[in-house]
Amino acid sequence: MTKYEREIFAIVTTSREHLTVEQIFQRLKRTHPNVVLATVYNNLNRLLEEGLIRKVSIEGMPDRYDRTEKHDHLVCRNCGKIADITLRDLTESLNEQLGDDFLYYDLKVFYLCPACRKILQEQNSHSTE
Amino acid sequence: MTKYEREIFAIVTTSREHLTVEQIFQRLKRTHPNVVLATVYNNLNRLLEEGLIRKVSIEGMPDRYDRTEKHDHLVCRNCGKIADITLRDLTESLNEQLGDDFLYYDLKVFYLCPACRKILQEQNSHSTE
DNA sequence: TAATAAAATTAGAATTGTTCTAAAATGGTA
DNA sequence: TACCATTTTAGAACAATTCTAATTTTATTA
Repeated sequence: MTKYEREIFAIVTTSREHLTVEQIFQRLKRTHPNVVLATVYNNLNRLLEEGLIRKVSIEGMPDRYDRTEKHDHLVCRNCGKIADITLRDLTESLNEQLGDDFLYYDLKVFYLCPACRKILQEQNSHSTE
Repeated sequence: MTKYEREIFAIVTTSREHLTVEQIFQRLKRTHPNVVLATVYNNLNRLLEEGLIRKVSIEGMPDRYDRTEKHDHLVCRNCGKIADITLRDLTESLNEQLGDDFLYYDLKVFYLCPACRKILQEQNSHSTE
């Protein structure tokens, strides 16, 4: 593992925020001001290949990176913010239903996060005044 | 609904292939050779806003478009091809677990499609010759 | 330790997917 | 028909990501 690979791995896995490439880049620059964006991409891709991190895609937003420990995601329909949740495991149920062996699954539950719910409610009440 | 909106809606909903923008564009050109890519984007976005179609994002691939009837997706880890499946509904279970009201969920099950499995097996046997 | 090979990083161009802008075309509606 | 709103067009602009080639760093070995 190279210096940057290790640092980027640490940034991704210690943050609970599901960072974008740009955010990871900004954090890395705090300690390594001369690092370049391509290096972040290179190392993220390397880490992905090695299976040490995972990518989370939410439609319409840049990809985010996440630790690999099994968990599901609660995604705000409005702002795209992601929160971790651990829901009942579906492996057994899927094995039962699919028979065939699958590799893994990705479950995203969409909702309105408290902040967005509030904003939308306010907008609503204004528009009906 | 405009002419193009209707046609694009038909293309998306009658295809079982989870088409990309480019594929939709190519099909539309068969009957309307002068149509322009921006029109496809415009109409897809309109249809999305109206809730008449949905978008399916697979990391690392261009967005795909799909009908809205409830179903899940089986995604090939290798080539990204998507197949529809209808698995046991999770709404009740999620309500139970999350208490709070969620909007909807997205369940993708990753696997190797038969074609890719074959290719990968062959590659494997060659490399160990 | 010097020489060499391999891998990682850099800089910036290139590509891809998508949105934006302003002008032109089209479609009702009064 | 005249008007206004909507849609389409053309192409520029943009954002995210990959690619390429040169340079630097790291590891290996003589």
